Amino acid sequence: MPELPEVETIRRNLLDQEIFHRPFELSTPKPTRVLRYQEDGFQGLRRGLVSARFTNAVRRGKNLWLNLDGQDRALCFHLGMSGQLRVVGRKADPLRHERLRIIMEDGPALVFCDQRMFGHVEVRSLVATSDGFPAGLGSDQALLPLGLQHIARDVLDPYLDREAAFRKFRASSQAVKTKLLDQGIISGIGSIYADEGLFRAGIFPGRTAKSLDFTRFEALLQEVGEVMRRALDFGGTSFDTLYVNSWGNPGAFAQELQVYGRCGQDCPRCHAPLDKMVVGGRSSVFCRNCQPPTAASPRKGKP
DNA sequence: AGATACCCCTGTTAGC
DNA sequence: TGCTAACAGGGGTATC
Repeated sequence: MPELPEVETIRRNLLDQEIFHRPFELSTPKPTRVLRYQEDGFQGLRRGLVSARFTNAVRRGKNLWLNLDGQDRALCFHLGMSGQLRVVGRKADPLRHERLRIIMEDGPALVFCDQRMFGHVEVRSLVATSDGFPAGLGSDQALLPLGLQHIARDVLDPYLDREAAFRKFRASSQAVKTKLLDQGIISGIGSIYADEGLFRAGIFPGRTAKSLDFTRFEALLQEVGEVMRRALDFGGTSFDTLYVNSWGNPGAFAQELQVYGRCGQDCPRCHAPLDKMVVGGRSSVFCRNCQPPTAASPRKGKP
C-alpha cells in the first residue's frame, strides 16, 4: 500500500534513471482501467504527450507526476493500493500486471504495473497553487496538476500550514484516524502510518478529532512525520508483495512497524496484546493501555 | 453540506 | 482437501 514514504522512495529512484530530457514512445496496451480518468483513453494520453520530454519528478502526498518540457502539462500517477512504477530494459519482457509502458529513446522503459487497478495514470494541465508556493517535493514551480487542488500538503512539506490543517481537522465530529486519512487536510497518510503515528502519540484511533487541542495535534503530526522519515530511510514498507521500488525491490520498514498488522501480538511498549477495531470502515490496530479510549492519561516518552 | 455507505478489483487467507 | 467468503485498501460517487 504505497503511502508517502513509498511514493517518495519511487520518486527518488526515478531521479537516478535515464528517463528525463529524452523523447519517448508509448507501447500500445490493452484497454485498461488505469486510464479511466484520461480523456479519450490511450489515444488521448498519446496526444497529450506528443513530442514531450520529462523534466522532473514531483510528489505531493501520494500523488506523483512528471512535468513535461516546455508544456503546461504533466503526466500524473496515483498508485492506488497496488500500483508500481518500474524501470526496466527497453526490451524487457512484459511485467506481471503491466498496464502501460513508456519506452525512452536510447534508454530504459518506465512501466506502470497495477494488480488491483485502484491506481490511475493521466495527462493533466497545470494550474497555479492556491498558496503560491511550490507544488510539491521535486519542483520549485507553483504549478499543480489540475484536479489535485483539493490535495493538501503533506507532513514532509515545508509549506504545510499546520494551523490551517488543524482548523479543518477539528471542524468535524469524525474520528481522529478518519481525519488523518483525509487527503484534503494533510496528504500522504494511509492506514499504516496513521496507525503507527497514533500509537507513537498515544492517541486512541476512535477518539473524535475535535477533542484534540493544537498541542496534541502538532505532537501527532510530529510522530507521523518521524515514522515517515524513518520509513524513508528503509525504502518504505512492503507489508506484502504489492509494494516494490523502481528496481523491483521491497522496502524494509515492515519489520519496524510497531502496531500495523500486529493485532494479537504484544504491544512493544507495555506487552499487552494489541487490539483491533474498525474506524471509518478501516481496520485499526492499537493498544488499549497505551492509547486509552478515555484519553484520560496521555502517554509520553519513547518505547 | 457534511457524514456515511458503497463500489471498484484481485490475490491471499481463514474457515467450513 | 477443496471450495467459498471475507478481507485488504484509496478515493470517487451516490445517498441519506
